Amino acid sequence: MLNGLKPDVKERLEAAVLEIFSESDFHKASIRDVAKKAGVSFSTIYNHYGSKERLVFAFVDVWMGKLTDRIIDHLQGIEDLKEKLRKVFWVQVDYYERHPGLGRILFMTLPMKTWMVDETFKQKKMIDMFLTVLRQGQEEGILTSDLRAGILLDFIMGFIQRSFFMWVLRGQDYSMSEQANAMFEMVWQGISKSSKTK
Amino acid sequence: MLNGLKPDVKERLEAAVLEIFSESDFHKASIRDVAKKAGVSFSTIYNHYGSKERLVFAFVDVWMGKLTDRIIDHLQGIEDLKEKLRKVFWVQVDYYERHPGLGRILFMTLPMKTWMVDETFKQKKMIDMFLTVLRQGQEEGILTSDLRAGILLDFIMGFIQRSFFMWVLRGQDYSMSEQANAMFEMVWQGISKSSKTK
Amino acid sequence: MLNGLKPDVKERLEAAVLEIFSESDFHKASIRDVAKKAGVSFSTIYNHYGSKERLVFAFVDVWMGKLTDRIIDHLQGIEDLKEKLRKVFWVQVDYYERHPGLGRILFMTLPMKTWMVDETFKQKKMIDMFLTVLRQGQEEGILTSDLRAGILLDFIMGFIQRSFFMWVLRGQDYSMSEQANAMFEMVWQGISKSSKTK
Amino acid sequence: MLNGLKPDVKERLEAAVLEIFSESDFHKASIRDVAKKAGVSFSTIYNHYGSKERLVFAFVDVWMGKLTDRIIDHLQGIEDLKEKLRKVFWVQVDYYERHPGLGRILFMTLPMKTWMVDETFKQKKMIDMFLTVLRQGQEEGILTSDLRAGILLDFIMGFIQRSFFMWVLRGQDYSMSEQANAMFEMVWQGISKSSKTK
DNA sequence: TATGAATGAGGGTTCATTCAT
DNA sequence: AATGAATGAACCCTCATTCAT
Repeated sequence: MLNGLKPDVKERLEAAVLEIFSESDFHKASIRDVAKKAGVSFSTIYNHYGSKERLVFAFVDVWMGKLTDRIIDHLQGIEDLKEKLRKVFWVQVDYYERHPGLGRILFMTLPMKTWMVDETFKQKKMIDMFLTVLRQGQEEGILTSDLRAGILLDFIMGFIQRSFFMWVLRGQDYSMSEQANAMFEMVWQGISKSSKTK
Repeated sequence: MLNGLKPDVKERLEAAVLEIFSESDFHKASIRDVAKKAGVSFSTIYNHYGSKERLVFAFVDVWMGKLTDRIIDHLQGIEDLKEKLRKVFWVQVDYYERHPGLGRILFMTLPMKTWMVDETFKQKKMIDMFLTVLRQGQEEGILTSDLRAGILLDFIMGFIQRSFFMWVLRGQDYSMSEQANAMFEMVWQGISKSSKTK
Repeated sequence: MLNGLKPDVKERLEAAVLEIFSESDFHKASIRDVAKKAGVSFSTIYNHYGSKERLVFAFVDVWMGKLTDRIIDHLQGIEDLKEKLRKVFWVQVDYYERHPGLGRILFMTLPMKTWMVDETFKQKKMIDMFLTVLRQGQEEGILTSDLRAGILLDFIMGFIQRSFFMWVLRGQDYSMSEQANAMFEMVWQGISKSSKTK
Repeated sequence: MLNGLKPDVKERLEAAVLEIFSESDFHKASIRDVAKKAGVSFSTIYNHYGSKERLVFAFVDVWMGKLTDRIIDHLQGIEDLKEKLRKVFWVQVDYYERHPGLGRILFMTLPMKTWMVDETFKQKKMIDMFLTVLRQGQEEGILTSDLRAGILLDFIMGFIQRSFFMWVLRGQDYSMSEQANAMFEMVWQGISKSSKTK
């Protein structure tokens, strides 16, 4: 029962969810519209996901998983901490720029109060990876230790999130990934210790 | 139409909106509950605000206006750019920490797609003030000019927003404003030119 | 809220309920169809009646009330017990014959298990009236006392109910009320003491 | 298709149908529950019976067939018309009292509109038997000829049906079969000619 | 202008029934 | 033939929103 959906159905569902929930506020999007667009019956969706929230959360989880995988893939062979972080920064910016629907859902429409308590919210794999790298940097004396790693992560993720949001707001009339390097330099200056030669 | 409400009614409405919309996802918060809590008929709310969104937006606008005023107030007598920005940073962090309901609504429940196109969204006064300061810093060679002022603003605001969100998520078990200085140093390192001694 | 429906709306609703629930099994009739036929919104019905069951029960109650009133009206001026009972018997047969929809609902489609526990089921007024007359007859030695009054009532009502049901089944191709006197004689023989001269 | 079911499955199904459909209104009884209770897949039920209605009708038919057989069995060796009818009356009352589930289904939950048009409804064998006896009584001048035999049957069956229903309603706190003789005397007075010494 | 009844839409849920395996 | 996933239709219920008073 739980997720034995046929691959093609799941694909159509994924596309429908992406389109519908990225284009309107969560409470204005209807499961029934998703069903219609995906060519699946409403009941089938209901049987598999149980609610509007969990339908969206489930796909968000999948998408975030792909982003995580992509980050891991891209980190291969990079040793330098700064380069690692730069890469991570860039992969994210690039990913959201190329999948604006995901970004929209993630940063603009998802009902946070509910998602927060959902299992899929934690994104443990990705977050742990981040924190490991950041803590390592702190231990090695490369990154500032004035604040705990979580705050450094807030610093990075907040910039990405806000940048995406404003990029959409400004009409997506420039390339985020092209600016990614300059943006990352700001981040790096903020978190690296060596630069504190003010 | 706009604002024929008696002051006491408006006050009760404000409290009700703050409480109800900060405690549950937008689509789960009911205008009937707001009406009940405020002791007004829901039709009265409609006559004055037109829709659930507009009701919340209107109060958010008021609250943001107060924050703006507070910032302006606190900037008085400060000349140094860094100190100005530090102050602005601190005032915001402090404000959201002391008014978590506003932060929750702003960063967690507001239906963005609809707010974005609403007049109240722009927060022109506050944003212009920010941009003016940032551009001035860029012109004076104090702040990095690699990116336009808007991006610098994203950098600052993203950090604040994400910090607030994570603070709530972590159970509000620490003081943001106490960390504000350390956090601001990161921001400052990121945006100031002098620090670019990489 | 409870039953402030405008008279004309209520009338249309009454007609729709009568038509729809007399023409199909209860579980195949839909509130929405009633709403459509009555030109009322589904929500309005729901707000006033709460469920399909209670919608039907409420109207059945009204109709039974009218039948009760009619019986009372017709009993005026009759003193003789047999004539009283004959009248009651005839009024019922006549009423159901002229309002076959009510009979159909009452004897063929109403979900008994649920109606039984509903307040409207008891028809206290009508039943009490019956029992009073029957008991009086027993006390006066006119009616058989071998069984309690309730059973006598079963005897009478069962005949009416079954007669109606079969009349419908046989295509309503004869007049029940014309047979009512002959039918009542059977009933009277069955319940009267004097006749026990076999 | 019809009846390829293994005997033990059929038995379990019979018990499940009896239990579930006698305990709740037809539209609230779920075929899935029946399947679960019988340990069969609901699809199997569908393959064999085609619909919820047909499932119940089929078993009702079986049960009524048993009742018919029982009546026939008990009539053996009885010649007197009154005794015949008394026997028939008693067997039915006794049967329903000992199989209240059947009575409940028959008189309280079956969706009549649909059953009426089903082949199993007619109960030709039983009804014909009845009518033959009654007509014979009329021809012999023992029973009243004021009404056709069908109406006499309504008289008898209506009393049984109503008695059962009220017996259930009254909490089954007395024995119907013990009253059967007194009840039958009423019926007999009603239909016999000799008693018309009014 | 303030109110509450009426409406329409959608969500959650259950189910009979159909389909594909 | 037996199974269970998919479907469509209803039901119950809640709301935002509109209407009539």
